[in-house]
Amino acid sequence: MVTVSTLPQTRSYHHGDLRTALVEAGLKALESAPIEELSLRALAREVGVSPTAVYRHFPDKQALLAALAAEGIEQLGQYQQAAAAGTEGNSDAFGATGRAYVRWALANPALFRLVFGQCRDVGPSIFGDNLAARLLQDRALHAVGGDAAGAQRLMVQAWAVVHGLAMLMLDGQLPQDDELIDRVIDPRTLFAR
Amino acid sequence: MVTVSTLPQTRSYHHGDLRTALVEAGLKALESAPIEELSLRALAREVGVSPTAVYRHFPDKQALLAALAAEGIEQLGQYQQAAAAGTEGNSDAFGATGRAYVRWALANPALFRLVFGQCRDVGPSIFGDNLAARLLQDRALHAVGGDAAGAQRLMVQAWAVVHGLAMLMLDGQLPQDDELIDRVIDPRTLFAR
DNA sequence: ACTTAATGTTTATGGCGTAAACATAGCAGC
DNA sequence: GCTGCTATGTTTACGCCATAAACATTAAGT
Repeated sequence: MVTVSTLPQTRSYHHGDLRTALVEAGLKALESAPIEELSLRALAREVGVSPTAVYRHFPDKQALLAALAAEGIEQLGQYQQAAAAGTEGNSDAFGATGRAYVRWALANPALFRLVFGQCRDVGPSIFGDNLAARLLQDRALHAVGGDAAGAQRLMVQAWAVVHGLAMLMLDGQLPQDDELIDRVIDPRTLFAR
Repeated sequence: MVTVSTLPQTRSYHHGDLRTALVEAGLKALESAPIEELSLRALAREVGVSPTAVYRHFPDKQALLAALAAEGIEQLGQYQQAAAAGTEGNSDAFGATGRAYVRWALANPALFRLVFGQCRDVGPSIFGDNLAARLLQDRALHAVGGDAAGAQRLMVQAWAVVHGLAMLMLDGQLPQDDELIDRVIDPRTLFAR
């Protein structure tokens, strides 16, 4: 049977920009499904391409996930910056940045897991080089008075609290209660001076 | 060919106690491999039984994982209790319990993920009914003066810090440095009174 | 026009969880 | 002591997955 499709059949042999199409499809898929349910085949199906075409643009599944994670960390940083924009005073901004961390995690669970999950390939000592990392470092440095060791400790403590709260809520160990976030991430009760 | 094995061939048709054998094999497997690499087929192979025999004792893979998780939470509680045994004063005990949480996580990464990971089926409001949960609640209640809301907040804050630190270290976002644990989980700098 | 490199497709391999039909063995009651 | 029930394993089969290898198609450069 010769395919005499009445449909436009706009998809010729080559896709055009398969790589970006795959990344976009991946991000969309992660909005409604956990990482482990993301399959290359499904993505290829979604984009309208054969199951193994992915390998022309990514050496393996991990590489595609890494591309998605890069998008994720970027989005998180911008979300945090926007959240801290309307505050005044370092302490307020610090808190707002932290609460934004948790809220973004709850809003983008799969992507959040992908960004901070175990499948890291690189991994500079403390976070990476991105907006979210710089925000954390700046806030911590301003909070203490030039004390490098103190800033380092505060930074890790702050990161641990927000990350832990996000994970516990995502994993169903704590209710995803918006007010609980405010109560827990409160610079006045969290860190001793 | 009739099987005239010279080997003892002690394994007759029925295994004897396949359920416990599977759980033990599962715990052992989790010592050296992440959860996602734990397969029913491999476990069955390890125990010397057919791939689908598992289903006589567990309705599905999730059920086996749940059994493993139950073992895990028990071990964690005991480890924490032992760690706090040699301390005096509630604040010291609180810190020791928290540091034990992180150290146990680093020592049993896969099991830790299994216990607190997303695949929870039940899930009482705050933790479950187990030793680890009771330890946390008792310490928090003693730390504040009968203030229920304050105790609740402290409890969640403390859990979030230790859980976050553990996850960040497990996921390679922070170095698995023993001294870093001590520095971060320090009741003197962590919580304001 | 011919070549070459980039990009997709087909086909195949070996892994997985799990459902359904079947085999074996121990135990209960006659 | 035989019979049949029930618990426990096995076989077979299905549909999914990642990925490797060989092949097809197309665009770009000479």
